[in-house]
Amino acid sequence: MNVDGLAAKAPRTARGQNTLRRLLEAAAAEFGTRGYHEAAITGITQRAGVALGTFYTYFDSKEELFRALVRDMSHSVRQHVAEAVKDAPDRLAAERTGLTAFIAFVRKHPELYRIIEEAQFVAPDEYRQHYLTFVDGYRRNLAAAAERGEIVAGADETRGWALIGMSVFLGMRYGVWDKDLSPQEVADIAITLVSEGLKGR
Amino acid sequence: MNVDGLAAKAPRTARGQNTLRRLLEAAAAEFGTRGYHEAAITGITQRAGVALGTFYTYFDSKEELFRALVRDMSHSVRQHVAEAVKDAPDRLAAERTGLTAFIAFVRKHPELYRIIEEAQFVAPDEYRQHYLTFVDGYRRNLAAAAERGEIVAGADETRGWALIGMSVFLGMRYGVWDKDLSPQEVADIAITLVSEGLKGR
DNA sequence: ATGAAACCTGAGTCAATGTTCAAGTTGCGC
DNA sequence: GCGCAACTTGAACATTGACTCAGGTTTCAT
Repeated sequence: MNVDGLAAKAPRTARGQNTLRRLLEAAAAEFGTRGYHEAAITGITQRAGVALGTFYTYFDSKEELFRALVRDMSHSVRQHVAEAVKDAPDRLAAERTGLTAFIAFVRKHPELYRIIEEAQFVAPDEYRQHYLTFVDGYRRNLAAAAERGEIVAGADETRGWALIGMSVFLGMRYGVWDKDLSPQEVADIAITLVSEGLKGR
Repeated sequence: MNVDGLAAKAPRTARGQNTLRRLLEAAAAEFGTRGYHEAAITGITQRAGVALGTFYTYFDSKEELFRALVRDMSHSVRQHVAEAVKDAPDRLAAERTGLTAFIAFVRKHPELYRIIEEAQFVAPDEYRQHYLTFVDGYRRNLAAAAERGEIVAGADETRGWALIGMSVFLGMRYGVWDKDLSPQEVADIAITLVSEGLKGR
């Protein structure tokens, strides 16, 4: 975990860097398994193996730490999906690969999912920002693809929201709840749905 | 609000029925505006105009009331959408009408949205049940429509999850966050997307 | 009318936990 | 090695809010 910019008060020694990283990892685990309100600062510091007071050396409050984590994870998912998609030959292939990578990522990092979704209630502005950033990428990708004639033109922002909602729910159902289909299979079904349409061709 | 079966301890007099109904309406408002954890029992009883202790005449705990509310609202949305859709000539028309009705309903009952989504963390089993019930309807509707040749055959459960996710996010974006497009416009874009497909026809 | 059941009241109890702080320890530039 | 800044510690503080309960009031079947 890259620690830069995540704490309000940056550590200035190697010891401090190490402690901060352990706190962040402990926090991800604590928030991820217990949820924001059930999570206790003592739980985080115990997981990190430090005393309670040490927490406040790096963070002003429980909420501030949570916000930092949301931003960090938002960045992680986007980066991971972007990486997976970078060699895709066209938009539809990119969508398929991206959704596969997203579901696989959720399976590997279940805490991420819970933290970002709970931000809806704990830090609504961070939650909103997360999806606004995501949708902006979609909007530009769809517009560029339409320009190239790979897909039909349309209301890109709204189509972006539709595609994101689809991905989020498929991630929840097939990434977190149950794994009765592989990420690849889920992505195939979903992308066939939005590329060919319910009417078929 | 129909009050039957919502309280653990059903009232036996007209006065009790009235008090219970006021508590439920107050709770919807309190949970809807403040969220589960910020919501206070005293806030609910104050809104309802009764003493704190009265709450416990009808509910065993804060969580039990919340669960009852989730079940009630889950039922409300499904009933409302089903009603709107009942005269649709075919599946695609039904999807369009249903999504329009859903977004309009969200606009009219913003508290509903917040309560059901927060159930994800407060009462995960109720949340899961809500969407499992929803998806089951989709699955059967899609299968029947494929049977009639209105749409191509496919993996109906997974397509159902995709369509639900789409609807939920569009409801959040265009029903709760901002209203820069009408429910009808949003539904047109989304249903065109999933019926004609990104490739167009 | 009457009495028992239903209902209402709200001060008090109790547990949980986020945050502070004063004192101690460690690391590092010089 | 000195001394200061960085870091650590955990007991104590303060708030909050769910839930209890003993006693009072209202309703209603008879």
